[in-house]
Amino acid sequence: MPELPEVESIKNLLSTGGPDWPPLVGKTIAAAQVLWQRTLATPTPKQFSRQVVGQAIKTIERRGKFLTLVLSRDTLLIHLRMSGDLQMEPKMRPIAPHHRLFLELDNGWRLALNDPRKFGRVWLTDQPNTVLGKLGPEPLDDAFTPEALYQRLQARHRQLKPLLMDQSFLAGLGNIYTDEALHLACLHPLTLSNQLTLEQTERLWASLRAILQEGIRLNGASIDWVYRGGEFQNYFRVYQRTGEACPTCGTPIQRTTVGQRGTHFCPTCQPAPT
DNA sequence: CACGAGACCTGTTCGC
DNA sequence: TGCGAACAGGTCTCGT
Repeated sequence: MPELPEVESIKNLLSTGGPDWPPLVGKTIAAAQVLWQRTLATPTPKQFSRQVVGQAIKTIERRGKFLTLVLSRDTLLIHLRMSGDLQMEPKMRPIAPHHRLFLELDNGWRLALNDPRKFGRVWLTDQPNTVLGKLGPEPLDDAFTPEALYQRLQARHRQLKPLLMDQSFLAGLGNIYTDEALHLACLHPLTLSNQLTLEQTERLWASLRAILQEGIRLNGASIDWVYRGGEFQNYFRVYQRTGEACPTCGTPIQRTTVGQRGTHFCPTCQPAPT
């Protein structure tokens, strides 16, 4: 499900609390349970409970699509993958069918990872860099400049869309925001990375940041039954708009497959590379 | 190195 | 109505 803007929205929601639930930061973990073993990447479920209980949640951060809960001693890393969601609920509520792991807090609330497809993963470690270390730059960081992007693009010989979705190239983009950014930048998803001019790179850089910022401002995108509260789905330019008019030129949006992912683009605004 | 296919999973939607 | 196929916001591993 979630890409950078959705994870950022969940982070904000959890750290400040919402209308119906208290903030997570400052609470202490009183109990933990793993309901689907493979959800836990490390350590073993038994170790996990023993190790996590008693630790306080100091801060919540985001790196790429990872949520990082900084605890008293360790770091809890959460990746929601395709269908994961985090929910705060009273600890007396019955365990929902798709809950895979939960933490009980010392205030009567429970943080649950709900994940129908079971792809989500959780790590408890005192060395978060072993998991996060391979990630590429944060697209919204000051350090991520058009020149930095140009250098990275030129160093590779790859199709633009799969490269942008490669988390070691750039952290946080997924299928939606990549399609949206490429459309805004007027670049075809199959363009080869080292064929971009500096000017095209600047346009791509600005588009990536604009689309991600818009996504965050709208609290992410809510599609289907997974993750609620976002509004960005109402502003998609091309994603899931096959056959509809391009917002720029009116040409029907086309859908194709690139790197085994559904890909949406405007054949007029985003001409195929030669 | 670059790329495609298959795996991991369940649920929804589409076409016949 | 029923049923199988296709598809879904992600990532890993393997083979070419």
